[in-house]
Amino acid sequence: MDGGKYEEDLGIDRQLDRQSTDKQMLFAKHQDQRRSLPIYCYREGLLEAIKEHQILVVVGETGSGKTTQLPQYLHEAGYTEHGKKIACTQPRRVAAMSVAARVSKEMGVKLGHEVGYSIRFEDCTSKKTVIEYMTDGMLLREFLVDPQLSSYSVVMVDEAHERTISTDILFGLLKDLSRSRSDLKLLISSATLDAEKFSDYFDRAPIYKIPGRPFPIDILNTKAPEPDYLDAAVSTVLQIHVTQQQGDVLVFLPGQEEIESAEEILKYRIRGLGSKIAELIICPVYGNLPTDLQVKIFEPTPEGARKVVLATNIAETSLTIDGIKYVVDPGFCKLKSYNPRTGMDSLLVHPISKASAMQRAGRSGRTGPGKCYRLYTSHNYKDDMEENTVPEIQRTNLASVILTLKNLGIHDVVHFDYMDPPPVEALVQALELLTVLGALDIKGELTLIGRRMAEFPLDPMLSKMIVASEKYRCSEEIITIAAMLDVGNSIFYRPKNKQVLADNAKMNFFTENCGDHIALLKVYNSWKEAAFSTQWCFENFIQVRSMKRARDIRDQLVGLLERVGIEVTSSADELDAVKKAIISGFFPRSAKLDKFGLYQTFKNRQTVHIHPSSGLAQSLPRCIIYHELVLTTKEYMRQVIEVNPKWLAEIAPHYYSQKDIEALKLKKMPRGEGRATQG
DNA sequence: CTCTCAATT
Repeated sequence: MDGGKYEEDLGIDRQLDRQSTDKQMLFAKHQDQRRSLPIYCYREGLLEAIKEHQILVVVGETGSGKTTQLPQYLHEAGYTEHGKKIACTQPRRVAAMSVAARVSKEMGVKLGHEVGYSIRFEDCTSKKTVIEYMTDGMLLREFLVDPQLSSYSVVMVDEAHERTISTDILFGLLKDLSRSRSDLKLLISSATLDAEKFSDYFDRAPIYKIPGRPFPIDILNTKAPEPDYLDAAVSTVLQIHVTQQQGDVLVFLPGQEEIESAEEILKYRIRGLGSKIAELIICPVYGNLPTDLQVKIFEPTPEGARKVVLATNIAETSLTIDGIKYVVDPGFCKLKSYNPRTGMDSLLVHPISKASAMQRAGRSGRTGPGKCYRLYTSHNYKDDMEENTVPEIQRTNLASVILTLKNLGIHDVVHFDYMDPPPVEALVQALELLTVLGALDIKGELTLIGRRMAEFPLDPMLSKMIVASEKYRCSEEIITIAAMLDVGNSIFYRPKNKQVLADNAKMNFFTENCGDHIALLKVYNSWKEAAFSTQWCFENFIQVRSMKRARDIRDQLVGLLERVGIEVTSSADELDAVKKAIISGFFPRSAKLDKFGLYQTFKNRQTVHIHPSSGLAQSLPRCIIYHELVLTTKEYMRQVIEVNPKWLAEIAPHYYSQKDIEALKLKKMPRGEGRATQG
């Protein structure tokens, strides 16, 4: 927690007279601004309520100033005396950073001194810090270091309505902690919808409302359901453009693909209208869009033109675009959900919730009165849509969370005080996995292996692979592979107009059917050899952003290896050792080729396929380990590597019987299949 | 022969 980075600045606070006068004027200006915020009228009332109650639910819409002001009020009221800090958690890194920057300006202090932030890879706090903004995941990690959170007098969980998995776990931990630490104040801050639920959960904690949306929003529904939401969205945009007064338009679409085709249709139909209409500037935004293209949406709209932003859910919470007056909401989004029975993830287009619809509409009224065009009927809204989006904890793989809870000493994870409990099958599946990995013993207690695994902020199978790399003396290679796998499948860049070139570049890393894991290792090492050059990435169709992230993760893993006492050792010429370490973590995810030339998962006997983007999609090895299973158009295994079946029985004898393996070896392969012999 | 909503430790 010691932000050494900022220590060096501590001595240079001395200022020239004129500068110091400027500083005072600036401070006065900030104080005036602070007083003009809606929340200012409630300052005394809020402080009074916090003094009287240990837990308070604070409700206020975006722009009320709760995130920036509440911690300052608490600081001014003395909650940071005796060396105690105020923590304020955010679901996103950028939010933690930008809010901390804002507050440090208002207080006239240097960022990282009295006001700081702490996010993964970046600790911008110091011994002076009294107000600390952080990601919710970061506070969860803090619990492992200090379960009493003894350095904090107040914890404010902001944006609680977003219900990230970290927020949900924090709820249970903080609720429990509040019972043993009567001096700890808890603020649960949320947009309106869930206040009662939060209050009920926290033993009927009082709700404090900070009222007022500054601008009214006109909500318009269609009279009948739209059969084609993409076509309807495009028509609505054109209708707004032709009939409505100036103001930019924001359209919510489920994904990149829909955004790209909406852009095409829109351009085509504008061409058809000729020069009769004003200019329409189309700006796509989604998470995977390169950063330099993402900033285009923030450029001011030229006089006489209109901007239309085609966005995914990224614009619902993460990005705020000024000048939006019209929102077009087709009512759909993509949602990931996990099936614990099959161990498969799927990403499907789903109707949004009422809460999400309200949030989308709200995006039109930030700088003036707004209008929201909903491409569904008011009847749909009232009767068909769910109140809230299913919280993340109910639709994800829980293995990692359960390992964290066990490491915090919470034995009975099934009866943990969840605000919304996850499905029992998901809990059972997570416990079973942790048990076969050797992280939990037969009584469900954390083992020595499990304790080491819990140090790594990764999926337990990746952590196990790292812990096992000690035995095979290849931790150097394994942490690279773990970092690359953790970044996900956004490493290879494949632009539409250069697909063949991109595919050829990719082939260079997949020589000799080495498998996807080894290919990722080669990519990283080549980049490293090229001195982490950006140019190298361009030449090889590799995404720079993803590689930098992999490097950050890898650097962190190096530090954690030292922490758990694993030496960094390399066996670059011994790829079998690397494969054995991979198997040690991923043996539950194996598949074998059957006599029809199809893959079956070893345990569940599900029919699955190698994803076409894999380097092994053509070679069809007999026995493979896969990183993940996704359901899209088919059941696909993503990131696969060939292994010798003998090794499965050797490394995981508790999981594979000798008989399983013998049967596989004797089985006749279909002609022309199973060419690659073994790993 | 497919394709990735958003976020995080």
